[in-house]
Parts: sequence; structure tokens; C-alpha cells
Amino acid sequence: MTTIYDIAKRTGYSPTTVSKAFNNYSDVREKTRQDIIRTAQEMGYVPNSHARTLTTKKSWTIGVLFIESTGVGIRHPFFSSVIESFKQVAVSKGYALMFISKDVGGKQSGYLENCRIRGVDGVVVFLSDYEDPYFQELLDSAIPTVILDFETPKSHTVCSNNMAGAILAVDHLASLGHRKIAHISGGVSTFPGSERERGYKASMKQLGLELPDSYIVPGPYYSLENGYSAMKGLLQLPDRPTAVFASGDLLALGAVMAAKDSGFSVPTDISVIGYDDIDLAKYVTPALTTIRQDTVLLGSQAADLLFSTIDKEHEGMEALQLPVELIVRDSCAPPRSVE
Amino acid sequence: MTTIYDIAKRTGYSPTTVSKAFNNYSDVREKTRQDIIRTAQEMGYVPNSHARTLTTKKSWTIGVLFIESTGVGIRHPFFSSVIESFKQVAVSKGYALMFISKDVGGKQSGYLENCRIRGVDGVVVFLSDYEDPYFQELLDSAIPTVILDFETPKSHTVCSNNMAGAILAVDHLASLGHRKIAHISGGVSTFPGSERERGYKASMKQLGLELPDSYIVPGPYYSLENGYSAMKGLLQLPDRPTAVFASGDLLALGAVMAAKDSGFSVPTDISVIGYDDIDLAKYVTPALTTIRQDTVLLGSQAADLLFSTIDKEHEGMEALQLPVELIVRDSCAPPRSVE
DNA sequence: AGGTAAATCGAAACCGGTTTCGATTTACCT
DNA sequence: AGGTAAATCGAAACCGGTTTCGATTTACCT
Repeated sequence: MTTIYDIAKRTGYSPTTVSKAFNNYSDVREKTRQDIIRTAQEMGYVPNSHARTLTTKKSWTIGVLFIESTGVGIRHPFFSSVIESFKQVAVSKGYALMFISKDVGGKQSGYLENCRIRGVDGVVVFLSDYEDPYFQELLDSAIPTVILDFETPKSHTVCSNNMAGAILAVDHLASLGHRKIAHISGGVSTFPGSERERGYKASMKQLGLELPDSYIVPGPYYSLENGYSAMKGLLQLPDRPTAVFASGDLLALGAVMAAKDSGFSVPTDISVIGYDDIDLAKYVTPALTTIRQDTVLLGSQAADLLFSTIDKEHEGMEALQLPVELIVRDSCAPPRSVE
Repeated sequence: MTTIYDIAKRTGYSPTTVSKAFNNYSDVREKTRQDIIRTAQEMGYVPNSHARTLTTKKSWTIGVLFIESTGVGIRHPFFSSVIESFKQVAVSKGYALMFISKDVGGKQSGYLENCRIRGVDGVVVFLSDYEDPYFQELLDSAIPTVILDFETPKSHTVCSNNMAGAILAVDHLASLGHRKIAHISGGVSTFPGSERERGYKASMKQLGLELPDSYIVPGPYYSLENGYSAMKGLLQLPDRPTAVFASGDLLALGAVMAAKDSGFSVPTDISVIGYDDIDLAKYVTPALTTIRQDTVLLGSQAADLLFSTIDKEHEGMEALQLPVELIVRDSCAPPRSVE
């Protein structure tokens, strides 16, 4: 490995000047800089980030905290898409992304400890279990963080406007004439799930629609199979709903399958609306009406927030709520009775 | 930040001894070690990985090279699952994963350069375009690499046995009585796609089945919509196939939809078999018969290979081919004529 | 008590950069 | 020619660790 010392020897300048040349110091002559840059190229020089970090205390790395305690990566597609967009702005600013884990090399150590060992400049957090004490520890530290799909005053947070989305969904169904609208909930243990449920309830109340307890049924883990069984339950209700708002697209897909398997047609007999607008939504039959989250915006806004804090351009914590959009496709129609 | 120097001052030992205590040198007394460890805890000491890397030349980081030139993360689910498994063994060995990109901070620099700057100990590669000159540069370097879904003698490689999988698929269809078996190909530009096509052809030949050119139709990017249009084409053929082997599950799903939309029933009128066994495969109707890739094994084997090279336990390059499995569900049945 | 081997410890050099501040050189002026 | 300000450069200290090798201490033996 060639170092600035090798370049210094070859060019006759001091290591100090070589370093300055690379860092665009104003006190090195243009000719000198050119000399140094050229020899550096010839010698195949690449800077050593660890040496640089050691002195500057800046690692140009962002930790990525992504854990799905719920098991099999159901939320992976959403995460991937958000993080991809986050990564793009990170890279453009010169940062690299590094996965942070709880324990390393067999030793239990915690996120915060790993962040400190690696000297990350900030952390983007995407968890399903925000009660994790190791996460709390990180939250209480001085390391800049931005959290997705969660809200807390201790950190920047970026969410879709889940309540607004839920209201959008229910209003759409109501505008088609539905009055018996059920909800397959993402569960109150996840932040977006509880917000959407809250939005659903608020909207039902606002519209003056009846809401029996049996109309809210859990769809744990946002999984297709749980959507399926949730729908099966709803269809057996004496006062069967004419429309269902599912807290996630996979839940909705499961619900559609359950309806079909029970001999109901979607949307003629029962309408289903989902949430997320996953890739698949537009390909299934019937194409799924849903609420789209802007994953690209989610990622880039999270990045902007984090970097502005790292660069000290920004004080205090922001809680962003990003707008969502109703995507009308073929899975919702007016109820039979009104036709 | 507390350093070994702070601990040295507090305990009265030298920094040398403090460092040795942490690294389990045999020449520090047990009592001394305890002393040091305890004070370190009290003072909230965490080692500085950059300082350590600077002297030891070992960063305990693995670069992750994942680029999808084909655009929207179609292969993401597969990648996520493989990399998750890779990550688990990496973490257990004390490594962290870092995304490597081509350019950083606006400057174009290439993968190799970034690997060198960051001093990664190895790289796991998952690309769609293996012609990329920046990738070639990395391949020709001395940095240990393991490549997924590709084969080259210049690196360790780990693939599913794509040919065997394709043969398995075709044999299954043939065993049901099909003789007119078409193929929706992943395209020869991707390694797995071309291998599966090769397997398909070999199997057809082996079975003595006729293979008109029109029976192989491209399904670019493994996308659902391209599977759809590919199937539409096949269904309009004068000598319509009775079964279709699709190079990916999304292609297969698209094909099933196309068949349904054209008034054919799957599997009664036409059988469809996919490849990958994505999560969704078992939930769709009809549940998809497919070839399962063992993503967990893929990831862990890739990790084992890479770490054994990093640890110099291993010379030369290995080209692993992992077994695949036929998963029989409901999308394949005997052809009508034979019933 | 004196000697020897084993146990324990630390000084110094090193890894590859950055930054401060003083020294030297150069350009320009009268 | 001499003076001054601006331009250019480099010595030295520092970031936080690791490793070699020599020095000192301790344990144990006769």
C-alpha cells in the first residue's frame, strides 16, 4: 500500500503538503498539487479511511439498524425500497452504509456499543420492536438517529401519515356507498398498525357509521395467511361487512383469496382495500385498490434529516409525516344493495 | 471517549499492558487483567476499531456489492434472504457488513477503490451485470471475494444447481404426461437464466421431446408482467404447449394470470411450474409448483467460503453448486389428452 | 543466601493520516 | 536594494491502538 509518505518521498514534498494537496488546502501551490495528484495516480495511491477517521473523528459511515423480530422478512420489500433511496443520498454525500447488530463475534454487546466501536456518524433505525432496551440505550445516546415508522421525541422520525391514509381508505369505501366497513388491523404492537387502526376508528366515527367490536380483527405480522384467516372470520359474521380495509397489502391479498375461496366475488360481493402499494398489487386479479406510501420520499427525507443533524445545521427533533395517496384499481365497488 | 491511556493512568499500568489485557496476552497476570477489565467497564471504555485496524490491517468488515442494473428490485427478495443468512455467520465471526458503491461523494471511483479505502477484508458479490469493468477490476485484485449466482474461475462462486433444477422441472412435467413443454426464459444475459435454459434444452433432448424455436420465449427481468406477455404469446401458438416451465416464480405467476385471462384454467388446461419458491408461491391460487432454492444454505456457504479464504485456511477457488428441490403444489397436472 | 528460569511488565516504534503554527520563499512595491 | 505582505511549505504533535523485545520481578531450587 502506498501512503502519503511514499508520495512525499517521490515528489520531494513533505507528507504535510501531500495531505494538504488532497484536502484542497489553499496554502499549496497549484503546480505542487498537480505534481502530487499525478504521482499519487501513478503510484496507485488510495487514502486509508481508518487513518483519516482516527484523527478527524469522522467515519463517513452510517449505521443501519434493521431487525425484524417478527420472524420472516414480511416487511422486507418495504424496507429494501426505503433503504435503497436512503442509500442513494448517503452515497452522494460520501457516506457508506453499515449494518449494526446487537452482538458481534459471539459476544453480546448492544447496538450502542457497536456504533461506538465503529464510530458511525449516525444511525438510521428500522425496527419492529421499539421496546428493545438496547435500542433505548442508543436512543438516549448522543449519536444522531433517524427512525422510520415510529414516533418519539428523542429522535428524528419519519413516517407516512398513517392516520390520513386510513381515513383516505375508509372515506373511499364510504364514498362508494359502503356503511359496513371492517378492518383487518396490523395490530397495536406496531406503530403504523395502531395509527391506521386509529385512523379507521376516527373515520368511522366521523362518518357516523356503526362499528361493532367484531369489525376489527387482527392480522398479525401483516402476513398473507393471517389476512386470509382474518377474512374468513369476517365472512362468518351474522352482520357481514360489505367492505374491508386491510392494514397491509399482503393482508388484503389474503383477504381477497379468502373471499374467493368462500364463494364471494371481489369487488362485486365485497370490496377490499389494502395499504402500501407493493409491486404485486397491480398485477393480482382484481388489481388491488390501496394506499400508496412514497418509499422513495421516505428514504430521502430520512437521509436529509439525519445529515442535517450530523452537519449541525439543525437543532431539535423533527417528526415528519409524509403524505400518502389513494390508488384506485379494481378491488372496490359499490355494495350490492346500493347498485 | 476513554482510551487505553485513560485506563492506564487510572490503573497505574502501562497502555501496553492494558492493550494486552484486552487481547488475552499470556504475559499479563490474571489479577492485572481483572483490574483493567473492571476499570474499563467503570470508565465506559469501548475500543476504537479504526485505531485497531490501522495497526492490524484487519477491518473486520465485509463489503457487500449488490447492484441491480435491471432497475426495480425484482430480485430483492431473493437477495435479502441470502444476505440475511450470510450476515448471520458474518456477525457470529465478528464481522460487520458494509455496502460498497461505485462512486462516493459525487466522485466516480469504482468498487475496488472503495474497498481499498475502507480496507474491507473481503467482498460478497451479487450483481446482475457481471460485465461491469469496475467489477472486473475488483475480480482481478487480491481481495477475497465470493460471488453469488455466477461462475468464474477467478473467485469463489456459489450457485444453486440451476441446470439440475431445470431438469427437475421438465422431468416433473414429463412425468405427468406432458410432451409439449415450453419455457419462459430468464434470458441468456443472466447466469441463472441461461443455465436454466440450458437445463431445459438438455432435458427436452434427453426425453426425446420436440422443441420448436417458438417454445422458448424470453421473460426479461423475471418480472410478472413479462411472464404475462410471454404466456399470451405461447397461448396463441398454433401448436399450443400443454405445460410451461418459467425461469422464475414471478414469471410463472404472470403466466398463470395470462392463462386465466385467456380463459384457460391452470392446471386443467395448462400446467405451469416456476422457479425460486418465493414466499408468495404457496398462497396464490393455484398454489405454485416450483423449484426451491435454499437461500439460507446459499448465504451460509458463501460466508464459509469467504471466511476460510480470509483466514487463509483455503487455497484456490471453489465453485459450489447447491442442490435444489422440487416443491409440488397445485399448478401442474396431467394434460387433458392423457386424462 | 545466591542462582536461575519463568512470570510479568513497559519503552519505543509503528500504522497512515490531519492540523497548527512557525519558517522560508516569492512577489511586488518604493 | 531593501522592505513588506502574501504565498508556500514543513516540523512536530496528535488520533488510539498493537507488537517486539528487553528489563524487572517473582517463584522456586539447592
